[in-house]
Amino acid sequence: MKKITIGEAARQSGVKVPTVRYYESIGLLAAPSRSEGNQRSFDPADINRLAFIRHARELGFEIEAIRALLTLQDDPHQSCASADAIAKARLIEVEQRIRSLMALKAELETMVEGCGHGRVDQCRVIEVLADHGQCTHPHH
Amino acid sequence: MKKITIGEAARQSGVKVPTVRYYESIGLLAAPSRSEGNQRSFDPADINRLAFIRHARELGFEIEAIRALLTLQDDPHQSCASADAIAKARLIEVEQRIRSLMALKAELETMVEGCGHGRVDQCRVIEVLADHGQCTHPHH
DNA sequence: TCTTGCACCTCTAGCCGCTAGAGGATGTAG
DNA sequence: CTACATCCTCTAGCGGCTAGAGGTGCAAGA
Repeated sequence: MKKITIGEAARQSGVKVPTVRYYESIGLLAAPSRSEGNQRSFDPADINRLAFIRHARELGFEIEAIRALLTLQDDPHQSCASADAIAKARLIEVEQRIRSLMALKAELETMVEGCGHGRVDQCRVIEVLADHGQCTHPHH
Repeated sequence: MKKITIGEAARQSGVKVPTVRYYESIGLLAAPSRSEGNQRSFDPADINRLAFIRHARELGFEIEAIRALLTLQDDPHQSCASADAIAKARLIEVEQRIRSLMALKAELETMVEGCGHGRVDQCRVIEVLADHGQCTHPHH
């Protein structure tokens, strides 16, 4: 049986070494076995789990949501309704965030376009920030 | 001269009371004068400054960017090139964030649509998370 | 075999931008 | 005068890591 060091696990999963230890410390990853010299020794399943966590983090899932998803993955005979619900909730969050950012984008564009590159007392950027009423899209 | 309490300042600016104190503590807002009983007493300029900060925070500017913008506002004869640069940088950030979130959205939609509401071992949500290679848009 | 040098270990503290709570003082209305 | 909201300071905590100190393990070259 090949032993996988934490560095190797990090490389293969794309999760940084201190982050792997962090995930272990919060119980997202089971504590691996240790070598004689007290060094962590991971097995391939741990790498998969780390990759799963990393992917979910990239998709913006919170640690607690990932914990729930991992619990589901660990017991494949359960209904996947919860996984579906978690993903749907995340989708709604993302959609709201996009809408909000689009409004911000419009606002920032107006600010930047209106800037005559003169002095601060005529600067639209500063002006709009100082007075929310000047916003074209006040929904942020 | 009317004295504005911290609670009133919070109400008028839309910044929470502890956050007002926090902004003072990090030097974003000058320490206001105090009443005989050591209570903060703000003036209308402070309310404006707080509203400016709040608006900038809503637009996602970082505290240090806001500090820079406030410095510019305090000296209206300066060129507004820096304000412009800060806003442009923020605009680029927002655009990138939107692009990234759109990719996430597509991914999450595929996951949710593919879910047959059966058991976890057939769940597309879990499956895709476990294997990044199944992503339709691997750019996240 | 020895030494070099990287990778590993634990532990604590820090990042951002607040937020919460303890424990007490002040101010105001009835 | 009492009740009660609001204020004060201070410390600690949130999420999700990241950085650094100070020490140990291990493999490869001389």
